[in-house]
Amino acid sequence: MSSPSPKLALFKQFALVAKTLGHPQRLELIEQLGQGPRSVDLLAEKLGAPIANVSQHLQTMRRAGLVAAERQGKFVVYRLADDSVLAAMKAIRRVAENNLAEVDKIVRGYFEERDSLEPVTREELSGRLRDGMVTVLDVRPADEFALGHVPGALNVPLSELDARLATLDPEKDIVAYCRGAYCVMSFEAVSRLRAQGFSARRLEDGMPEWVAAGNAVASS
Amino acid sequence: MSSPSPKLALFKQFALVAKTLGHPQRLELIEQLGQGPRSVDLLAEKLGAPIANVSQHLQTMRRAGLVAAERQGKFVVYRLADDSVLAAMKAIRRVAENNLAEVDKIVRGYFEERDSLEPVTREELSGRLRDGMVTVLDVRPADEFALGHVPGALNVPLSELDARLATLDPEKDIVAYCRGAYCVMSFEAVSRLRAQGFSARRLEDGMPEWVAAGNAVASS
DNA sequence: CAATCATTCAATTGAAATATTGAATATACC
DNA sequence: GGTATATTCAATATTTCAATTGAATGATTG
Repeated sequence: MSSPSPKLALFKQFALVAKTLGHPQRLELIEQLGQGPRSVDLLAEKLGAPIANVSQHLQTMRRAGLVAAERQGKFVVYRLADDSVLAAMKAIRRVAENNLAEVDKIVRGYFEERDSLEPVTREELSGRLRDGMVTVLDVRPADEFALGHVPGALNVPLSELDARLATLDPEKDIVAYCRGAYCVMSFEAVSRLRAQGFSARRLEDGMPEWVAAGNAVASS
Repeated sequence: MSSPSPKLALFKQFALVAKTLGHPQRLELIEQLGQGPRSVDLLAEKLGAPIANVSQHLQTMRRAGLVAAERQGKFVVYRLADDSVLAAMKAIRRVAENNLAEVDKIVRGYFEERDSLEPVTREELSGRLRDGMVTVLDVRPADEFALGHVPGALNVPLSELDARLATLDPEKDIVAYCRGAYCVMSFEAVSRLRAQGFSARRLEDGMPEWVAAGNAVASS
């Protein structure tokens, strides 16, 4: 009757999920979708990859239960299937952080001083937001900012940072964030701000986790 | 200078971890190692796979930071790198449970009545253990039982269940457990016990989670 | 120091995943 | 209805992964 052990059948399904997560570009797609639903088009542009390629990755991910798709007019909008997907990506990241020397090397290699990596917790930020003694920088591109951001945050894309340094209050602490835990832009922003004498730190994780933790989101 | 974006480099590492988890046999190895360190030999026997094959999987897993190896005499003993590995496997399982219809189908198809799947929580079990009004069955093979089990548990491998039915107190509730959440043996045991009129339920998860939650372990 | 046992290595084969390209489909807009 | 746009499909070439087999290595035992 070709009935293999149910355990094997289940493990094959779990393996399908894991295998599908096992591709850098697909992880990048998850990072993007962690911020909200996006069209194939936009995702391809963000990744700098051919549309057909991205489309196929998205379909692979749909078959593995990672994302869902919905047609909206002439666009097909993809979104993460549910919160468990981000949780799984986070769990995998932790394994890599804990056990792969290579990860440590990359992180240390890119950012000279280790302490600039110590992030501000979400709790700390919501507290200090109320005091008003902190400047929050959203260093993502303007289009992503427009689709949702931390209330009160200034949108200063990395490319404009230098030009807008003068408008920042040097008396206030700065907290920068972008897409997720390893979105490089916030590291880069903090590094540059510190070089200019500002007291700057990163927010732990990024936008999707801020939302997931039940914090307010503004959009414009 | 061939210095790709650090984000890409990191994502490649994360993808390596996920990809390595993406193989049913390797997930099975993790399930086994979740119970404690094991030799290549023993693992191969448990999986019913060729030793060379298992050895290669283990080496792949070591390169991905999932397991660590240590030589003990003429054996090489592998163990999980740390708790994050089990956490990652659990997170992946959750994605599959939430979003893959196939998983639901398998679980439902194998066990006719859905309620037999409602597990006893670890907290509930530790409470009832103190009252002494519950019989705990460890349905794993004797060798795995010997390496660590819930205190007070009876070792009744599935193959011996029928023969030992008469020795079980029909007045007590029975809680069965085995290796992990989808170790089929505890489902099967509960199903058979219920057919015989016993009040039987499964323990949520299995041995590794019991240990991870800080509960006592007995060995013999 | 030879014999034995556990593990790993190396080479081969077959299977699967990926990127790429151009064509096909579906929807909206005029 | 025709055209533009967004997405998917199909076919192919390339690369990577997995299982198998037998030989090689490393450690223990007598």
